[in-house]
Amino acid sequence: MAENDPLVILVDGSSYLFRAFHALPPLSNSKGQPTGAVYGVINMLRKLRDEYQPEYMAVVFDAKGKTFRHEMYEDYKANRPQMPDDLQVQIEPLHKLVKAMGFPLISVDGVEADDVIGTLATRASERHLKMLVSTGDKDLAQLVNADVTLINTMNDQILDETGVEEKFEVPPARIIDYLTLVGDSSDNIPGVPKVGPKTATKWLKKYGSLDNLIAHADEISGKIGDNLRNSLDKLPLSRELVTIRCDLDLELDLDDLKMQPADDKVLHDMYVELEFRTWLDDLAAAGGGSAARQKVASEYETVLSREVFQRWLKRLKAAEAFAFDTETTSLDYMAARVVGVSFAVEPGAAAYVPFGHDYAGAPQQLSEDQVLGGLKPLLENPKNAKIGQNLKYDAHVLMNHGIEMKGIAEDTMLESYVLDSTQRHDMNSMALRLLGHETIHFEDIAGKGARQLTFNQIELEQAGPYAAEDADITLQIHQKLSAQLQAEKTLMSVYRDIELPLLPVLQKIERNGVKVDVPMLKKHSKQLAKKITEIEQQAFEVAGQSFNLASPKQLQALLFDKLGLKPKRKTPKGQPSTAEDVLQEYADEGEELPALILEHRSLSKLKSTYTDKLADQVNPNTGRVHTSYNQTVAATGRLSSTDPNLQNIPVRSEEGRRIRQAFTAERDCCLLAADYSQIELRIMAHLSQDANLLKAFSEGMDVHRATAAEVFGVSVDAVDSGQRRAAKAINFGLIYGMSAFGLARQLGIGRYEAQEYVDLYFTRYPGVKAYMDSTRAHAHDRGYVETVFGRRLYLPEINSRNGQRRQYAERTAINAPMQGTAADIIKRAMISVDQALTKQKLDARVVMQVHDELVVEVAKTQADKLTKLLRSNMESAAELSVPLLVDVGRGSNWDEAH
DNA sequence: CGTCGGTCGTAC
DNA sequence: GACGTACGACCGACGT
Repeated sequence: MAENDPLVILVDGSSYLFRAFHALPPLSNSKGQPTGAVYGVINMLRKLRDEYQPEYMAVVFDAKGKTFRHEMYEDYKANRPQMPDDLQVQIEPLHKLVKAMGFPLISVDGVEADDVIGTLATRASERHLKMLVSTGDKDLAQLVNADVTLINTMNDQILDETGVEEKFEVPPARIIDYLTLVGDSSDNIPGVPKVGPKTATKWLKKYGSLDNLIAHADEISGKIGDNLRNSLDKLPLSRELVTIRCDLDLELDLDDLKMQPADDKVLHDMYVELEFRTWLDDLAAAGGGSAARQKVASEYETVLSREVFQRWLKRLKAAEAFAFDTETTSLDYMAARVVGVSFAVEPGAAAYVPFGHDYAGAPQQLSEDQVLGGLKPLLENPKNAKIGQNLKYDAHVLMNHGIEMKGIAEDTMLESYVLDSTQRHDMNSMALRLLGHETIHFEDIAGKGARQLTFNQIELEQAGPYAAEDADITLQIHQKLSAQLQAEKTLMSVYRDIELPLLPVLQKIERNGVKVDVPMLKKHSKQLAKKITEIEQQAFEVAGQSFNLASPKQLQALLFDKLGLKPKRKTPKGQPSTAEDVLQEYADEGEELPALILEHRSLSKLKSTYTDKLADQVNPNTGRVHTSYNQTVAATGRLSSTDPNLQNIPVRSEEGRRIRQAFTAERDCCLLAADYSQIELRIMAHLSQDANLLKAFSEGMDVHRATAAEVFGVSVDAVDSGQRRAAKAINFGLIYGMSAFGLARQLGIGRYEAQEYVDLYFTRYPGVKAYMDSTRAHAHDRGYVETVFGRRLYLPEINSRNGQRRQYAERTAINAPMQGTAADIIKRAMISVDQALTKQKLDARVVMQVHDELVVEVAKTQADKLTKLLRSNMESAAELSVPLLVDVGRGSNWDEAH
């Protein structure tokens, strides 16, 4: 292809629309409007445009209604089902977007997209213009010639003349003959019965063309020959139907295919509407949308004078509630310093008050004392209601300046989480979703990577609008979300009675931190390092080469290619798995290397993730680690913990428990660990009301033993350890939406044996079966499931056409009510424990939460009293049909307290 | 040199 | 693929 030839790209929009709709997961925006097919097609168009940067590129769609083929053949496309509504409604927005992107959109009444493309392709090749036809439809292969090439942009397959020959084993000129013989069931075009691709190419190779084949039809033997001869009268019609028209009388010339400038305004509005966030960012990065932003920004105020600040203080004091936000030097809440504050009292009326910006040439600002001193009474007064986004963070950083924030009235992050935990709850996402507003991104003003500025280094011209917008948008988001919560009583109570009161409790726990014995961890690290090197040396000897034991890729090469081990399992990407249980099997079979790798993995995991990292994260001022609990990431209602994650500290292995030994208490204090016993199974008993399960718990039995007795048909006393182990696996599997396959793998038994266990389980616990069935039905019906306290989890994929996704959603539906109710219960317990501790003025502080466990540091002299307090508050956190049982352990460290 | 997806492993 | 929810380390490919 000569470099200077203009390239023309024609896109078969209709074929892509169908394909994107059926091939891609059914995406929709937060209003439930389906958007997946639009996304797929636009994505493809962007890809094509960016890769080829053509001067001429147009998108062709089928027109509505009948075409000349229908006139020719009344059954044309007769067996095609009506277009699904979810697809139908995506056509209009797609057309609008295509135009806004600057692509000429072509749609001609009475003919299909194929025929338009055929005609344009023919005209182009007459002028020897190079043309790329982008389609997912194989029929267009008949258009291919020296100038016309096909590309399937969904799988990047390119069909030029040789490509067509390779794929169909006939040249482009014979594709029509080929299609005539094979027919097309989706268009209801009859071919020759029983003739598929194989026979069609065989015949065409032998006879050269369809006409010649027809002339020699007598020569074909057997039933298939009869089929051919019986079809002879139908073939001309079929041929005409599959033939793409190349001679339409179109009033189009090359200029009509020329790319037009994009309409950024329309693109912006459409991307907002459809919630295509990344493309919106692209648009913003390319300079669009800044005009709209400027207008709002001008109404924001950057406060530099005492007079103006005093006026704002009065407004805040008089306001029923105000939105509030801090700007700081760090995301680490213990280290961060506040450099400015912003607030809003009504939509659009917001201000930023900087006091710590210290870049070269920064204007004179009010002092920290003036600003924070002035605000302190307001911030500490519970009667002045504050609205914020993640106020736990603001409360922390204010505490760094000696301010104890009270009156946390609303938190938009929590409101959004309670309304729909599967959405995103960061401010940018919410602004887009709820207000259709693209906010200024932190990265836009601070930069990113190594050159990212801290907030105090950002010029006020940029920092002011950004910070004020944060407060303004928070206020506006709250107004929307609050209205949504008003309409859902139980969700409102999850927000008001659980999440919001929990916020200050979590802040206290984080601030308390937990004492960690750094010298002990360091010692442990050294020992681990030594062992790891030893194992490495051994492994290199056995392997006869050195390699990276931590690289799954190198491991695969070594184990499967060099040593010739047989893969037992595949990873999701189709590679042979080197996961723990797989290596364990090889080790059990006597393979030396896998055993060494296993030991290496577990030791280096302990070292890098726990002993090394934890020691680093101890705050030098407090000698303690201060985690962050995220209240809005786990879709089920659980908390999560980061920096460091204190919810996955090892406990199962002896080596791992030594890490727990480094979690200690201050002098004259000890740790109490209070955990709920079998809380999820108890919730299952409550939810299902299964008689057998209720009985096991109300009689205080060992539930796994009781299950074993039921499933294996022996008396409770006769259950052996293997049976109990199997029953435990079944009980756990149950909570997670078990399949027989998973259970088989867990227990190392056969599928059928596992299935027998499952079947037996359900006959012995019919209530559990019924509950699971009704939960699934509820989920399919309403699109969500609920906890005992009314927390909701939406399952958008519960009715997915994709079986795998649907089954995944079904398992979540089973698991979420149990996991979520357990989360509700411990959150309620945390709130009441906190109140009790405050009221009784005990020398005790909660230092950790690990899903079903609270760890409290307490003066030794008050440990007995606290034990009772914990047990009573935790056990009474919910009234279920079965008692809640809490075990409380005590020790000088976390390991001992278990 | 940073980002990001894939894989693995720890907890409940 | 194959039992739920998380976080994070490491590798290696990729883009700047």
